[in-house]
Amino acid sequence: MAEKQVPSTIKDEALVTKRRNQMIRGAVTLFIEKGFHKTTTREIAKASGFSIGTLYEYIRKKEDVLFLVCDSIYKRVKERMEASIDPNQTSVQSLVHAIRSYFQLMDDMQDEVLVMYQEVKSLSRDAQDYVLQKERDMVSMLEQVIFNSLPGQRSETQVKLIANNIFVQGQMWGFRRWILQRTFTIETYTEIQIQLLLEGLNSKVEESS
Amino acid sequence: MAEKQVPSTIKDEALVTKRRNQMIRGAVTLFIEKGFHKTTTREIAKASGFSIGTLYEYIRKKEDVLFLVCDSIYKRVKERMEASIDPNQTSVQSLVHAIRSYFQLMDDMQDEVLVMYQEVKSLSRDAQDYVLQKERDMVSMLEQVIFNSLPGQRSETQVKLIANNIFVQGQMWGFRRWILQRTFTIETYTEIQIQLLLEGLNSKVEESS
Amino acid sequence: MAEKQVPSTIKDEALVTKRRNQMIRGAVTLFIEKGFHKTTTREIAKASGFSIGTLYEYIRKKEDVLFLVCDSIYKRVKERMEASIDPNQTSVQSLVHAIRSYFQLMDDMQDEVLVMYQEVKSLSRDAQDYVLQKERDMVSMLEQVIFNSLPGQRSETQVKLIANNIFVQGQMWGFRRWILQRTFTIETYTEIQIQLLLEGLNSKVEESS
Amino acid sequence: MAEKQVPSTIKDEALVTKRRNQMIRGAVTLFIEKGFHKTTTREIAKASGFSIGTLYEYIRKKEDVLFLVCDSIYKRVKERMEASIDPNQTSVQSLVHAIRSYFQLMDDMQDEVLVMYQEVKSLSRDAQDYVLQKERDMVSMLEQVIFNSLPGQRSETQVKLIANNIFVQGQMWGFRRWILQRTFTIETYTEIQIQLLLEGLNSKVEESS
DNA sequence: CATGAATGAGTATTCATTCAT
DNA sequence: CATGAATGAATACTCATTCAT
Repeated sequence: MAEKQVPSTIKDEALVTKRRNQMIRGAVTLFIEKGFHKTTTREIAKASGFSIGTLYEYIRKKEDVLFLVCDSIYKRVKERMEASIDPNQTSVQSLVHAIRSYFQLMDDMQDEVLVMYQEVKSLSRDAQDYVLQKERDMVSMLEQVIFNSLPGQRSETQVKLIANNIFVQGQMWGFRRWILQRTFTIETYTEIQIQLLLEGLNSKVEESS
Repeated sequence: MAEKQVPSTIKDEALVTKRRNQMIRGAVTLFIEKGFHKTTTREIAKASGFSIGTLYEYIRKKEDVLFLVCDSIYKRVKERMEASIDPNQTSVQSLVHAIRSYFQLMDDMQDEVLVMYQEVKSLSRDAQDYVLQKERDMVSMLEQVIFNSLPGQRSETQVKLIANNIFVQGQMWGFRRWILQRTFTIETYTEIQIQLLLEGLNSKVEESS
Repeated sequence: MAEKQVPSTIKDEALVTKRRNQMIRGAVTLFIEKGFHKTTTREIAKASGFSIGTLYEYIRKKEDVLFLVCDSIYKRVKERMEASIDPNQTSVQSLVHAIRSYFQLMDDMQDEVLVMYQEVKSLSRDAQDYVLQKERDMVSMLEQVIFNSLPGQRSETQVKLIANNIFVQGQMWGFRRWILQRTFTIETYTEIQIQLLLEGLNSKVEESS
Repeated sequence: MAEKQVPSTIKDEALVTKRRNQMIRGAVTLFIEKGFHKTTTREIAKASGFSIGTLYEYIRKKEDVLFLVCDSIYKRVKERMEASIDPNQTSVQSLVHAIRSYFQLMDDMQDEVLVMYQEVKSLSRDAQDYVLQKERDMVSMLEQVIFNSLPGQRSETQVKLIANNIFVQGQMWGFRRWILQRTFTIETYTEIQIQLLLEGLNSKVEESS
């Protein structure tokens, strides 16, 4: 899929995959440290373990590296979400389970998610659309779980908003780490968010204590 | 405050303020359009209505413009929040009122908030700290309102998290506009968020309908 | 005219002219030595007496330098041709005079003409059209002189061809110097060409001796 | 001959010749389209039908391709000139015949001649000397014909110049096509040139009509 | 013999910043 | 105070050439 969008002059497809993985690994670290714009292509090449010339055998433009990084992040997130979500479950417990897995995932991939968050705007319009579609897909997965877990109780728009809230709260753990991770661990963060989500503020004091 | 951090060679303080306002106005538009990195100092000068030489009489480095923009945004946000929040109120209604005002504010300042969100990382460590402190202050204001509205019912950490949730949900309206503003208006978005916040998912269907 | 085609960021027009003349002088020498492609922009800047940054204040692309050079050559050639040709004369002598002046000019500007000859194809289509038009204009001047000098005796196509022959013979003196300048001086070259032109091969031996 | 100047690592001489012919065919087209400098070695390899690695088995440097192309062009021109010229003829008619054949040849090989014209300067000094010598040889052939056709009537320098004129007029048909081929066909061009050559401008009107 | 992946020197171009006027 | 010409470090990208397989 991504290979369709970022052509390479190298014919050996296995090699392309291998080299691009090297690139992505190297680039993420750099993008986290200094951001996309302040990272030079030479640095990316070096961090990837090959020369600048070789780098350009596997991409056309610097932006392609960013695209590859974003694409790879979404791929990994999606895989893990699909592995941890059972769309046939209908209990509230399955929603809670999904949230726990997703928050844990966001904790594991904090850096990557942060990078993506801050740099998508550097992608071309087309690439942005492609990436945002992936995000929509993932929000849809959450919507599905919510819908299954609360059969008939919520309107479509409510479900949409809840899915968005959960999605952003997961990301927020990473991109607002400077404020949240002073007060919470990923576990306390997760449990309190779940509690607030389920009970709301109007629930009695007894329930929430 | 900001003037302390960004020195100017010009003595006339009123003039400094005037010129900097011109700069901020011009720069925000450009940053929204093309981002900080892709905006040149010459473009900023032109959009501000003076020459590149004059621009550098009022700042030291390009980054200063970004700082000035961020600072000005926070100043405006803070002013409006302070105007709309009465810290002595203790009813849930006052929390609801605060949320409504804040979300409306976020709707009005979508572009500015988006810019700030995506570009803070381009500031120096010091400037970032300064700006993030402002953000902490604003979250604190929300915490205060929540605390006053729900006396004794919520733990400190819960209050902190709720404040963060509300704060981010406000920003989310702007930076996830591509997905949210298809489904919601700022009014429906506001009301459903408030409802979800207060009642939670476990509330009976009757209550939520 | 050329200024319309090659915009500069510098406002002071007199300065633009001055700097561009420096550029042209420096560039011609380099182009003669190594050709357009093998000359770097840094070399051009250095030969012009200013920095690479300054160079780019007066042009947009490297190709612009070539255009400026070509344009300046034609301007100078045209000026000298106009000064030495009297379009009201109707004798063969005036044609002979025009040829002599033109060949002398081609001798003086050998290097420049050679450069232009070899590098026009490096210009963009538009620039090429512009330059070739100038060349057409100059051939037309020759046509006019021929037409006036031989009233009623030659068809339009013949005149056209004669003008082209003379024009190319002038240039040939420069771009085939490696073969011609072993055998001829510009004076002998000129006189023999004129003789051949006027008398043709079929003239009797007595006439040509 | 050319093989002496461009060594190959391949032993099989027949194969070397075959591959180089493939190369020349591919390269000429590319050089015509985009010029030598803007044509990459990869493109040449592709157009030749083999890989970049293979290309470099048959040449040492990119310049060698250009040399091979030039050499092949001259070889073909020379062959055709020798086939159409009979050095034993002594009439003016044989000169006219030679000119007609040569102009026709230049019409057939317009593109190749144009390429050579514009790119010889990209060859090394040595290669240029080699190529220019070929050109001298061809001019000599013309000199010979002229000399035989006009026994005793013209001085050596005159003959030299006439040969040069004819030679350049042939090439001019190709490299000034943009101006000439609007007005002339190769046939009218040829006949008028011959007429002008033989009769000169001073011939009476009656003669030229 | 043929292949194509790897290399890195080389180059055009941009842009923040300075400073003389 | 204001201007804008000058600067040159920095950077993305290309492409001839090599060499292991």
